[in-house]
Amino acid sequence: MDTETVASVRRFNRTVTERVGALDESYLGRGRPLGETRLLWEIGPDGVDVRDLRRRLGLDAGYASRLLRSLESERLVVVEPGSPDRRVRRARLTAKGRAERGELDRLSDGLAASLLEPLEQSQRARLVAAMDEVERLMRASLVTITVADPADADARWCIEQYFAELGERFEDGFDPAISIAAPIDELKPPTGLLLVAHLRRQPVGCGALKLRPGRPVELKRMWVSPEVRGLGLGRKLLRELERHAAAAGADTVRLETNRSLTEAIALYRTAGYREVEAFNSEAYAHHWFEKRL
Amino acid sequence: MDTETVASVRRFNRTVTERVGALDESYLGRGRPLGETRLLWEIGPDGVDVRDLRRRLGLDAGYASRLLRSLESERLVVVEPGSPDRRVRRARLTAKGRAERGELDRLSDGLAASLLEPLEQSQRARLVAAMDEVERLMRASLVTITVADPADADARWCIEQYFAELGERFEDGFDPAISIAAPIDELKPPTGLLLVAHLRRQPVGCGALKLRPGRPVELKRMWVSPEVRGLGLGRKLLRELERHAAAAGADTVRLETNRSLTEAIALYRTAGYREVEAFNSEAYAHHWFEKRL
DNA sequence: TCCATTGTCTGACTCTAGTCAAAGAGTATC
DNA sequence: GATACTCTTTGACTAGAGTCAGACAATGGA
Repeated sequence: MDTETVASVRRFNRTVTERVGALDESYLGRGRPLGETRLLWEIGPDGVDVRDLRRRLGLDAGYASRLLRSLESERLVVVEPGSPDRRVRRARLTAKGRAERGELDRLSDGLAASLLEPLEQSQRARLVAAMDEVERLMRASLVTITVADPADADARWCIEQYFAELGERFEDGFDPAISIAAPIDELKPPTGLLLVAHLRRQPVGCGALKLRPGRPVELKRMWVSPEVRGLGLGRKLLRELERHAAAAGADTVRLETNRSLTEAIALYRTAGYREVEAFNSEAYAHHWFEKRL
Repeated sequence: MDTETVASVRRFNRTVTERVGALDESYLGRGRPLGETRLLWEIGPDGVDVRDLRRRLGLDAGYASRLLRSLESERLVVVEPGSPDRRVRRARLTAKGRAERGELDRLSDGLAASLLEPLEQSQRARLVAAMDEVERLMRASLVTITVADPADADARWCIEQYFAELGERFEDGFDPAISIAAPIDELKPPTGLLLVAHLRRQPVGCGALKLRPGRPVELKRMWVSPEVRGLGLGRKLLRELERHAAAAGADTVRLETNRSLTEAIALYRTAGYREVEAFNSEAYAHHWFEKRL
């Protein structure tokens, strides 16, 4: 990576942390330690299980407990045994807590506005546009791809979303019963493999392989959540899947797809897949592709 | 400011602090508290007076002293009485300190690169371009304008830069002796006023008024440092000067300028100045402008 | 029923990043 | 030479943010 590029990034980091960091830390305190504020914020209007809260913020159990006690003593939060498991406690905001959270929300808005405030109208528009671009691209680089157990909640959620989208986009809807089955529990070694992409612990995409010894690997269940489309996640997933296929000893990857999935088809073509004769009788397929690894 | 704009800024803040902040704080530690690292960095290859160091980082005297002791005990820094004033101590890096600082530099580079690393080539280019834009505009919003004593080092530096630039840009060079004098020490109340713009405590621009009771205010010494041009600082300075002129009771502002200063002329025109007959015999002037406040 | 596991709470501790006041050493000014 | 002032150091203190181990209560299986 060339020096000028790195220098740009370093300049950016410096200016932005100076400007954004300083504001955030000083103004959002509201006389309360920042840790408590973060907690108050994350509890959200509907309450959360303390366990999830801890996991989401990466807090030590003891520390989290103490922070909650402190928020409780300010009457901003109540913590009560959850159901059905009474060990997992649930934190909820009180009316006062919700009011305080609303106040924080307003403050954050004000803070954001104060970043733009010293600028001319046209400069503001340019800044916001550039911020959107930076944010999108950084978000893209925060996506992680991991091998998942198809029984995981996140994995199942992705596959549900995938089916739901097929139902919307296929001309005649989509009924999994008519499609060639790739039973979900086969998508783990040794018969298959499932990758799930996460962004900030939220699942945002998936892709799977069907592995059968001596036969080409089949690519299945490629899905990218609408909120992260256009960031190259599809291509990244595809590359990862191919890597796993090669590692499993395959020399060919195959897939079939429906003509309505135009961006997927474009992706396959630019990734080196070439269209081949139908190699199965999938009811919903119009195109069959193959790539030698 | 509309909701979508504010939401964009908030999204940006969140993603960027998560991505940049986390990296910065964890990786740049090198087993040393961050405060010490900052100090090490700021001392720089040539050493600094402890007093300046403290002022630059905004540190408490006691705290700074302790940090320096700690760096000294690691043999990264030596602090010795300065000359000529032996109260003002001077901090210098040892060879080990310079090596360590170099290491930090390399780490920062790596960190910057790691932000780009997960992206495709074309996405990288877009990210860097957007970062440059954000950085420039945020830098613009960090500029502060204050009334300065013309005897201040920063003020004198700006005016020197201004003369130097005139020397370069005027077709026949510039000799202050031939120009109508605006003796520098007149640029303070009640005979005048000098504004200096700072960016991170560095002077980056200036502008002055000559005030004479019962006569139009004269605008002088408008200069913007090349590194912040194109960010609207000139217009901002001009507005501030007009504000001060009005506050001093003036109803008219006048100025003369050289034809080679095209962007300044454009600025005056769009700011409501209209060209008038020559009202003085300034040797270097080709245009005279006036604005009623 | 017993027992390992999970989730939470508490007390005791650490480290970082400060602040504040007093005092010493040097310098400037009368 | 006395005195005021500046720069720095030192000691004593604080708050925030977090770690770690032990205790205890629910839960899930064998």
